[in-house]
Amino acid sequence: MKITLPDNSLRELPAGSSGYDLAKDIGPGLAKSAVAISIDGVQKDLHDEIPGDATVSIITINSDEGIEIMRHTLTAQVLARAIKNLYPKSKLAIGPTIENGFYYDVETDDAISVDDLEKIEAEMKKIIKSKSSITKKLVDKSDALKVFKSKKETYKEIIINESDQKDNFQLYYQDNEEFVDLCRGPHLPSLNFIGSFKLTKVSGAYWKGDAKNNMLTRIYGTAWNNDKDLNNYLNSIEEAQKRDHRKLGKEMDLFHFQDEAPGMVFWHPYGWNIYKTLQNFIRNKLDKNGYQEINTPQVVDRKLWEASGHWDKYRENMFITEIDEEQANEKRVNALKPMNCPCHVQVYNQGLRSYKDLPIRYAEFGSCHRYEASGTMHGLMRVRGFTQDDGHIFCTEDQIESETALFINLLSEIYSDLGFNEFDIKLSTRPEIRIGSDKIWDKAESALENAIKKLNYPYKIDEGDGAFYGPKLDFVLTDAIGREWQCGTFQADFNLPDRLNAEYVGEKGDKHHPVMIHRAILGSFERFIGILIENYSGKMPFWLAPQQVVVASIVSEVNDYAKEVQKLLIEKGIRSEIDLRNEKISYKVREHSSKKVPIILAIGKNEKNDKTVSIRRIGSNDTEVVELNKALKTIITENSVKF
RNA sequence: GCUCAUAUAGCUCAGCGGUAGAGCACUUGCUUGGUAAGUAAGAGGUCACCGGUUCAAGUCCGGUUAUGAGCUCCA
Repeated sequence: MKITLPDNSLRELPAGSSGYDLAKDIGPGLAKSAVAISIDGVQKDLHDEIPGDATVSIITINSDEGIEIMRHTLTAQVLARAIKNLYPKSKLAIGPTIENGFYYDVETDDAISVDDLEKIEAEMKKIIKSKSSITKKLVDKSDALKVFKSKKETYKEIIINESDQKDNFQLYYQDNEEFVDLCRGPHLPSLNFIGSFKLTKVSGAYWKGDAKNNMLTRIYGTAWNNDKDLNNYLNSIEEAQKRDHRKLGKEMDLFHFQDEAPGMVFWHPYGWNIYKTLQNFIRNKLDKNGYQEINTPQVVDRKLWEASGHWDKYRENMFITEIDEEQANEKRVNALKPMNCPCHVQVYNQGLRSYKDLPIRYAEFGSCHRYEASGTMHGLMRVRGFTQDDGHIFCTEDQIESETALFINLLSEIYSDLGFNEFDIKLSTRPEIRIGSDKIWDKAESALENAIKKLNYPYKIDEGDGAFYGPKLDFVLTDAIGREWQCGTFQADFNLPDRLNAEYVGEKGDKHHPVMIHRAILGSFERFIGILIENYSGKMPFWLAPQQVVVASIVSEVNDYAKEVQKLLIEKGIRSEIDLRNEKISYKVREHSSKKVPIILAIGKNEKNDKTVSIRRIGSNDTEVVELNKALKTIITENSVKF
């Protein structure tokens, strides 16, 4: 038979040859590192027979695919077997690979905790050392069921029963059928190929990811070809933990949470400085881009939420308030607003709107509350009380495209000012259950798509992922360590203007419902500040820093001059503090550096005599002595650069 | 909401049935110093909350609340 290799060269092999035979034929080195093959793009076991003429590539242990197969074998063959050895009554569910590692879900009577991981790892190493061979059997459905029924592996039975496959169920055996697993494969030909690994955590996970099902125990691990790669990975996790905004928030005295208000931020002065600066920055951008800022109530009667549809669809996430009847003779049920949109429609609805008024762009730093499930909260990233940089554009169908373009340009400018130069766009199109005619969906989807195309941005289409009320764009930015955060959103809505009777008078004097576009750039201030803190490891750019300058005296004799310098800074709107404590300058430098203050101005006798300051910037060990007025000028310029 | 874990001084943590500990921070004294920790002393705690076991409970057990890691969710 004729085998085509990835470089398009041809090789002739006798019929019935396996992937291993092919690898051997190409070279002994390749045969040694080969772990699987890919036949016409489909991964197969190394010792599988190649059925006939085909394009075949050899997967080696050092390739990305090879590592993934190694992780797969490690979880499905080694971790699973170790669990069965240590906890014979446990039942295996599934064990897939994930980014950088793998997990296995098991049902078990004995609680497995992180303390048990060491024990399980030791058992895994024992299994690997035993150098078990892995052999594969193909069986039909009834035989496969028999095997797992006898072993009381109920989850495997479910998987087999739910499969529409008739036969060719792949059973992988180790050591004379002592251990068997059902698997799509491929697996390593031998456990010798397994490199360095570590079990990392234990948690619960629902069977099939459905909260209605059993909670299984999930054991996570990471695996690499060698110790070096493993350690690099573990170190990178540690580095990411160092920039955790919750830790930095405490160290930098930015905010706190407490039991009485879970998921609600207590902003401290320094944290609020970041918040205020960011908000002013956004406000300034909105003012320059045709938005009108408004402000609407936070506590609103349920009638409005019934009209908007939130009472039906979103109620479990809403904080409901009732007035105490004992104290007031009025009984009303109110809700804290979870979104600003219904209130914005109320503002729009005051007065008669003409097509000549459109587009109308309302912006609100809208304080919203959502009752998030307790287990979902996470520092600033997921909270119950937050403020959006929200906005709603009321426009005609024909204006959607131009509004999209204006929005994307504004978003891109803001992200880049904040230090994020890379973002992805995702276009989500009509879902199965939706409102609005196909005609308007066609129009809105193509308006969004055309706008992106004309601006030459790459984008992905997520078919069917739009909201029931209209198509949307999501904007995902990439941070300094490569993590992605979905922040911006732009959603067309054909539903709400209709439900809440928003109208405008058209050219012919007839009434129409405007299209309403929900849009945000940061998402929520809380979450975005969390992202900024982690992106910058707390070392915010000068204009955003909570404390921008600390003036530190070296000897008490210069305190007056230090005070004078600080006063000049404050007069110019620089967030600056003064440190006149009876401490050595190195002590002061250490403390303010660890608080990530961007600029420390050290003042000693020389500076006082020469009317200069000694500038020390965070991240640098150099100092620069500069004439006071020149230093002030530099600092003021740096502060205003984004406004 | 679910699973598992955690909750001790302002912070980071030790203590795991028998009189509450350390380092840092804080206060005071000495020290006036040149760019990431001078020095000595002092003060600081219903050991998250409620209940149980015990002669005796931060310590063991149950519940509550919050937090963490995941899962699920995010019209």
